[in-house]
Amino acid sequence: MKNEELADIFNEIADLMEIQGEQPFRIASYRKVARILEELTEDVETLLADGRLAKIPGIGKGSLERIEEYLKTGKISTHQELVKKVPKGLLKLTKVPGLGPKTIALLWKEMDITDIGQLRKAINSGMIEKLPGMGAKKVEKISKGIDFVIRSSGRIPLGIALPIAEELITQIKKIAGVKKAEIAGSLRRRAETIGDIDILTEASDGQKVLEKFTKFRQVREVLASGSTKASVRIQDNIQVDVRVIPAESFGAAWQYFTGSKAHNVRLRKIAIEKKLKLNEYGLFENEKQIAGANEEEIYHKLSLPYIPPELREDRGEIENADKLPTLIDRKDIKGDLHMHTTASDGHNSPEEMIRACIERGYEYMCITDHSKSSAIAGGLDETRLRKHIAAVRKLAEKYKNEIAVLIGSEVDILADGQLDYDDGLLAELDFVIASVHSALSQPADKITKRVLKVMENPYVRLIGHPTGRLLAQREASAIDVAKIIKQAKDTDTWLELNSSWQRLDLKDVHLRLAKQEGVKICICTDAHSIDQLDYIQYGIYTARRGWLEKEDVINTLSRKKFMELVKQRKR
DNA sequence: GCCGTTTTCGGCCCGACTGTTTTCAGTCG
Repeated sequence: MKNEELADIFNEIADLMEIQGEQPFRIASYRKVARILEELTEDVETLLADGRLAKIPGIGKGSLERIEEYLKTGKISTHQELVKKVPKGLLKLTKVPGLGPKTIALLWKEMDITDIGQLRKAINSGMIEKLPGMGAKKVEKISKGIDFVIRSSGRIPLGIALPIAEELITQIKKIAGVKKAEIAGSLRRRAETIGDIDILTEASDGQKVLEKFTKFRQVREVLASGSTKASVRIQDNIQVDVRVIPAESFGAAWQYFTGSKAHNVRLRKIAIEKKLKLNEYGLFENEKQIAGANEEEIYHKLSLPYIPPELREDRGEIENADKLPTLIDRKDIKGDLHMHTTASDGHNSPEEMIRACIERGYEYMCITDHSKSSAIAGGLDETRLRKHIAAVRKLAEKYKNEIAVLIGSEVDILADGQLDYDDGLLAELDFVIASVHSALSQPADKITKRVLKVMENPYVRLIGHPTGRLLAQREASAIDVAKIIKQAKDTDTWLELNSSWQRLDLKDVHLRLAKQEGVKICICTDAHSIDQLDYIQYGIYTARRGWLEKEDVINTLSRKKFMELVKQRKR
């Protein structure tokens, strides 16, 4: 799929145009198209071929031509021309916080600075302070920005950021005078990765609260601290912004700082159509505030229902406001069907895992250790698996009044598309997950066919972590998810939403596509220890971002219904 | 660049903060 490549080029065009000082609205158009391309769940080539691409709002005639040009020639002439005019190193400069397109253009035109190295030199020599609009403080800010870009590893996974933010909230709430402290930003939307942590507070003496906050033990560097806002950096270069908001505006500010930007733009447009004005202080009719203390009020005054943060991405939540899904909740999950034990590479015994699942209130669970080819993960050969089956069945009997314990396996899909055990052995298991763990870099058609084939196997119930991505570590495989979804429907195979925060696989837009196609999702943790069973929360958040309801998720079924289903053969 | 029965031209979301300035530009969210 060329979707990502195209999105990158459109973003790059926008960056280059900004440096060139092009019209902001043209630039915004390119960024919008880039975002659309990123979020497509189908191959852009297919969508172009059958005319659906042209129907997507935001993609006009010009973008369509450019996309077509890229698919035909591998290049976009608009992009090539810009690249010729603007030195390549300048693109990296756009990543420096505090350095915007205007300043980059100034540095380039006045001092011939075209990359970070030259900028650093110019700062050290004191030369750039002589430029118009440049002072000691601005230079210092840029200098720190360069340090940040060089050290920074990019975006922070949800599973790292959320516990840190929750701890900060606990500490902030202990400061005298703090009435409220809430997470905002992409973290509140439970995006899979986040840029920084945004926290809003309501307090009697804002300045004092912010001063105390900047002295927290976690704080490594204070970037700014005023009467309404403080910015700091904590471990791993994570930036935390805390704002103090008056009570009458708290809802408006929470809405505003939760975003997404695209969602907020839509809301403000609706406000304008109603002759109102929406900003972070409230919703205003002329000069009079008509909503602001809470979020619900704002949505209602805009003739919208309350929209859950996970949906606020401008992915149809405004157009479909009258038929928003009743999003799945953690309490809907009745069992976890993917976990490892000491039999392969897990840290806890089967019995420990069973007790932990009982503690979590589950009605059923499945133990799924690795198959023989996953040698590094201690995969079980046929003999060891048969012993393991017997051992787990014994435990299942022991705990049957508290929980239904199934014995399954996470069976490798080998590079040639064969499964790691023969059908005879698969038939002895209650539940089979098939997963790709090797040859992840196969070309799209090969890796797709490999998975399509095993889905025809009557014992394969679930495809584990279908794209194989590891957030911030490994790209998704080239697998064609749309085809996998279609095959899942045709073969009555379920697809996993792997809840490990390193995976979150399938991701939100894929889940939404699966839902539209009527394919059932299984939200599992792939836990390798008792603690990791709680990763289920990240799966739930991602499911909500994918618009999933209880009915779309197989492991929301009661024990009775689930057991009946799993006893039947597929199809 | 995109869009549209109020428009095929003329709009396109909004405000704070910072640092540099003497009234505002640049950056950010």
